[in-house]
Amino acid sequence: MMAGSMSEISKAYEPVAVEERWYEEWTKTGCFAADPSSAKPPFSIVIPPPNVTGVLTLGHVLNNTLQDILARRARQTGHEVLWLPGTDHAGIATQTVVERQLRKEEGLTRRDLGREEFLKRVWTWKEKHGGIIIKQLKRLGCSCDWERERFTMDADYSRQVQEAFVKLHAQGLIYRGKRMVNWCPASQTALSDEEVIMKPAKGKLYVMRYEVAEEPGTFLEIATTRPETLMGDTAVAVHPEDERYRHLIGKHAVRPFPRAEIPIVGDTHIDMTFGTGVLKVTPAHDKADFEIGQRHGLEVIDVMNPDGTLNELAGPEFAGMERFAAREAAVAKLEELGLLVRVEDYENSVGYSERADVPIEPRLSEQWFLRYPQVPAALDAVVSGRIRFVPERWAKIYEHWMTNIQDWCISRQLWWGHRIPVWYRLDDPSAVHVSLEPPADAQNWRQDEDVLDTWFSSWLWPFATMDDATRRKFYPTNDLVTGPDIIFFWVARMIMAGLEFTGQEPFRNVFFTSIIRDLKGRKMSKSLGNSPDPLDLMAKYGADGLRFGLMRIAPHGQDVRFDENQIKEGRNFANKLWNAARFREMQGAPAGVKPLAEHQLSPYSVAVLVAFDAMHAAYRQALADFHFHEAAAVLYDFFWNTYCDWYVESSKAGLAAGGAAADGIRAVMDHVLGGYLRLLHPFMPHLTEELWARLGYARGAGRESMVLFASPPAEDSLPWISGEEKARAANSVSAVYEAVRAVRVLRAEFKVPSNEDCVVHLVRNPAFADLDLSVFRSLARASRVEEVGAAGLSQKMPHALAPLGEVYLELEIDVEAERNRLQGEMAKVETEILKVEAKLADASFVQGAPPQVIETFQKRGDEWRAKRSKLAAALGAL
RNA sequence: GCGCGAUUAGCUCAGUGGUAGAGCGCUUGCUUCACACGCAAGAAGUCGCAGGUUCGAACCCUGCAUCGCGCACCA
Repeated sequence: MMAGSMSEISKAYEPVAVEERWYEEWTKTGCFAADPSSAKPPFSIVIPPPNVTGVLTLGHVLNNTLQDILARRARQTGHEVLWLPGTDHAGIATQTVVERQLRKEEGLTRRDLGREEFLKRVWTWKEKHGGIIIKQLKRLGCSCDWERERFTMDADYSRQVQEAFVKLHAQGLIYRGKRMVNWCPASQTALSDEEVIMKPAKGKLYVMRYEVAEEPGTFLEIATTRPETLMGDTAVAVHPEDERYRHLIGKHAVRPFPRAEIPIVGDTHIDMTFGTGVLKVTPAHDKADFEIGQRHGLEVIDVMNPDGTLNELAGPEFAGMERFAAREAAVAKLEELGLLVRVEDYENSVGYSERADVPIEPRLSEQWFLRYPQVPAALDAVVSGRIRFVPERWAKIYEHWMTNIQDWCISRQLWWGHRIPVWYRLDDPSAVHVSLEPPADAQNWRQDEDVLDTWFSSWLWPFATMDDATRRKFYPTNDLVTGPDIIFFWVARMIMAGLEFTGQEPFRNVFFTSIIRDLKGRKMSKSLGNSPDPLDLMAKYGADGLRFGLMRIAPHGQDVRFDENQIKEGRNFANKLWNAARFREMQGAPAGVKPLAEHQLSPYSVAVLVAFDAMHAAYRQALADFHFHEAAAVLYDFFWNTYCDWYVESSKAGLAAGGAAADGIRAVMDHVLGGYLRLLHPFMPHLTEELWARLGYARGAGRESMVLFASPPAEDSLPWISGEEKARAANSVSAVYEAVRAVRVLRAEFKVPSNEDCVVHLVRNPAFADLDLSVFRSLARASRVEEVGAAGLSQKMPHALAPLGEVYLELEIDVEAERNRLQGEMAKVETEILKVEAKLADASFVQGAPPQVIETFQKRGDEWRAKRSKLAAALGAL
């Protein structure tokens, strides 16, 4: 389908309408649907499910563009592709959003509503606002099979989550216990270790003193960062071999408030060199202290409420006080009692809740824990390379984590999530029923109030999203694309779950994306306001422009510095392609069905096809290595530079002349454009589909006519032409292009404006005696080219040397200016000659370097000397 | 504290031992019949620092500095 009239096509590409139109066409015709009964080899990716509360960020754009590239490329290479989309219920995040809305609009808390009613509200919210991000992914062009969209709280999915729980419980891997956990006072739930972020904090180290009960007047100096917990102290510990204190072990110290005598114990955990070497032991509020407490059978006094305020055990004056206010109050009281020795500035790290961004509180509570299954096998899968991490270095981080793995606290004191399938008998809480179904006499039982960590559902994602037929075809999946920030949260756990529940590793390759930062290197965040809205960017530059721009700046394995200018370049590139296609359209219908081999091909045509093949090879390699930005770079370079700037420009004369030569050029352009659109399609899907149709490559109807399903071009565009002949063509072409460049430099230097023609004289190098010069003339914007023997030249014309020969502009010049210019050139040449000669005169170089290197230097020297003699001749003639 | 990565032009990044590269930005010229979201030319770099290996180092080795990430944290 060749567009009839060119004037209808706008000069600048306007992406938005085109993108919407093609996306609709693809989805309407079921292009993204995965067929489990297909005979084609499978290729599958599961999307990292975004939070159902989420909105599209640049991170999502990067991540999903990469997945889309993989999926689209796989479709073109003949695979049956499943890209499975969905969203995550995101327990804390979603519950918080709905609670906030409830408080704002109705002044109610979730407890006011009650569990059942509150959950109804969350579902309502989810139906109404959830999944905005899905629409946004569609805008980006993601080729997911949307019919298969899953949600981690779908009935079927939820059942599999509970099955996993029941199974692991039956194996004894899930257990319940009272343990020290990370408690978030804001969300009022336990968290896993991974949900705690260590942040450096500038705090104070308070040094106080406790009197030794048995030796009145003797005081122990104790350093602490958390004086507000001293009411929970149940011992003071020193190192058993510490000469300063060992005699005190077994005696007692006086805790000032609430006043009590607490034992002095010896424990090897104490670092004698830190602070005063004396530690106050608060088993209820510190993990290490808890362990010391266990070893010495100490009392555990929890002085805090779940919300982070102090309770009555802290004493009446502190009860109800917020923990940081209590810190100041405790310090004030110590001072009043004369027990505060000094306060020092102190830097350490404090754990923060990832979601709520408040300091977490170590807290003793009854929780469910998982002893991870399949740890050795999951470790081996990555270490052995059966699962390939890209970039590789993440494998080390994974290995380190897997070898230091701790049990996972999987229960959360939330309402939104998968409720733990455990019931306790009312009259005998030690009777426990763990099952998918409630007990028969349900009225006598009470279900566990807690829900499971969101990641306890996401770790099943690669297979729990698939029915049996789909699993048979598409599981295990091929590639996973995700951020390195969730390597432990998600990737590691999926590997273990895959091995445990399916007996297979859930994916083959894991590509870790870059983290996107702003130009100052800061992470993108809402609060900093440095996070551009991808939808705005798509409105301005098109989805394709955004995708391509981002691909070009996302280096392999490093952070991306985001710069909107780069996205603009993506749009500019789309426009370049659009206009190159317009140019081709203006040259008339395709050269017919005649194969390329039967056309008359100029050296320029051969050279551009050789370059195309080289680009294609580099592209294949780059994608095989997951070097997406490199693939984007070779695509960009070839098209803008090789094809547009040189080939198209070099072809204009031939096209204007018409005839067989013009037919050949059109055939070559059709070959290159057709191949190029196919290779670019995964990166810029909408525009390539549009041009594929416009330029008439779409043969037939429906899916099979689309570039979406078009096979990649042949690896060798010119199999009937020998390597030698190709090299000869490339050589001639570069000789001409070099000469063109020389003319352009002279023109610029002698201020011949681009719009002014001039006459070029050429003393041709006999090696290129057969070469037609019309292309040279046209690219050099010469009104004519005169070939002359060296004798006929005026040395007063500006000239330069090129492989094609010596080029002269027919131009009257100032002799002085020309002498200066030539002398400048000469100086450069002399420097180069000196460099090379010094090298060749260096005995150690001549003895040590391999012969071919020496040869190279000798050749280089000869070339410079030849240049020097020509320059000298020119100078002499002036 | 331990480990990993980075450091090349004003900016974003290529560059696996042999003449320092690209795009953007900048300067200059150009409305040339695909494209000013364009074309052409140019200026611009002690390749973080210090040693070492080598005939030769941006590249390999060692140390240091700075930035980032991960892990562990001594109260």
